[in-house]
Amino acid sequence: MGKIPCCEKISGLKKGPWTPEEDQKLIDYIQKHGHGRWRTLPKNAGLKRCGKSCRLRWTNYLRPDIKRGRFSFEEEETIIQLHSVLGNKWSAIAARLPGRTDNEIKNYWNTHIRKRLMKMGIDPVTHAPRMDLLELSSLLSSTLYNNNNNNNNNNSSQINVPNLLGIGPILNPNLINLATALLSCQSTKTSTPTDQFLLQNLQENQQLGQTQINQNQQFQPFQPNLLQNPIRDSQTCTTATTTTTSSTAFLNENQLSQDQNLTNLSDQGLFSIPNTGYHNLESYHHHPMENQAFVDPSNCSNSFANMSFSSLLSCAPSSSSTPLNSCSVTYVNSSNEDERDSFCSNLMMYDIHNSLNIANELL
DNA sequence: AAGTCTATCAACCGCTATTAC
DNA sequence: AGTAATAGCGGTTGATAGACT
Repeated sequence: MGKIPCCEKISGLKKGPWTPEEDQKLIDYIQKHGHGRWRTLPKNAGLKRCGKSCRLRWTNYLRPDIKRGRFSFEEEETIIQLHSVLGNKWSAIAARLPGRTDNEIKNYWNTHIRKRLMKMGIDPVTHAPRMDLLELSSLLSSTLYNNNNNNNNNNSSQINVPNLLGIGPILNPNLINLATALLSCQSTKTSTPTDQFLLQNLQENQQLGQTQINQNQQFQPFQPNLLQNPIRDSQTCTTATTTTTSSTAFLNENQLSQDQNLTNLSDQGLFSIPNTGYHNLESYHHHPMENQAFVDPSNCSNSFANMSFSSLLSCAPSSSSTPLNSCSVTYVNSSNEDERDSFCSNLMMYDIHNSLNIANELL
């Protein structure tokens, strides 16, 4: 791989905004000769620019098939859908949006969509609700480990986990359910003494918490796409594999050859492009994991069982660009951005408040 | 009206992937 | 197979327009 001399190292080359004259020269040349080799184009076209700059100007601005102007709702939805699968593969996304350039999409993502998703409590990287549980995970692990040791040493009574953490009043009982179920599942297999201790305490907290839970606030499915190595892990856990939405969630770029698999997924109804909500509320509501006992230890085998409690908690969105999706946004057309914001915000209030109910309560 | 802040987006930079030899 | 040249990608920057004080 040879290194290109940087444009600025080549004397006499112009940088910065293009003038209309330069644009015209470039257009004229390409219309006459095609771009050929970008490297030699500027010289032939009489431009004091580097080839790279010419290519960028042409592909991002001067190309005749470029669509200018605001992104439509359909386009925006498509971008979000595609981003959930492809991640920051702007060129791949652009390839599916005729007339839009990767640069334009990237800019639009960073200035509009990303902000909107953040505002709605969705991690724009993972497309999942933002559960900043990493801190909690390490806090739980370290504190509980320490207290477990203390507990064993002095034979004291059970420790109330939330109170121990100083988050008793705000810890979502549903999270306790989740952890309890997970650890129950795990306890039959590979649980450590710490896990068993956790389970014991969590079960107590669960009982405690049950009385406080409104029946209408049952725990929504833990997002399977947040599980590590979801495809591998999902194969045997019957509670996590049966729906379109969860399957969609298991998409991972590492397992997908982009073009082919997008098509396949689309064919299988696992992924819809471009004009359908990329995750509809109906399927959300009928997720088989919606039942409170969504992890049945008797059914659950390797997938959950092999996870540790801390690994579960550390399923909070990472900074990696792994394009996973399951919690998602369904847009309806609206007349302006504010309305769109409003709609989405309301929608996600549902998603977060009722389904996970963690973001606002935990921290 | 002037100054400051913020959002937007064209363009650049550095890197990797692909192609040519 | 190895190397160089080229194309392309994604992250970042900086100029600028518009909003706000």
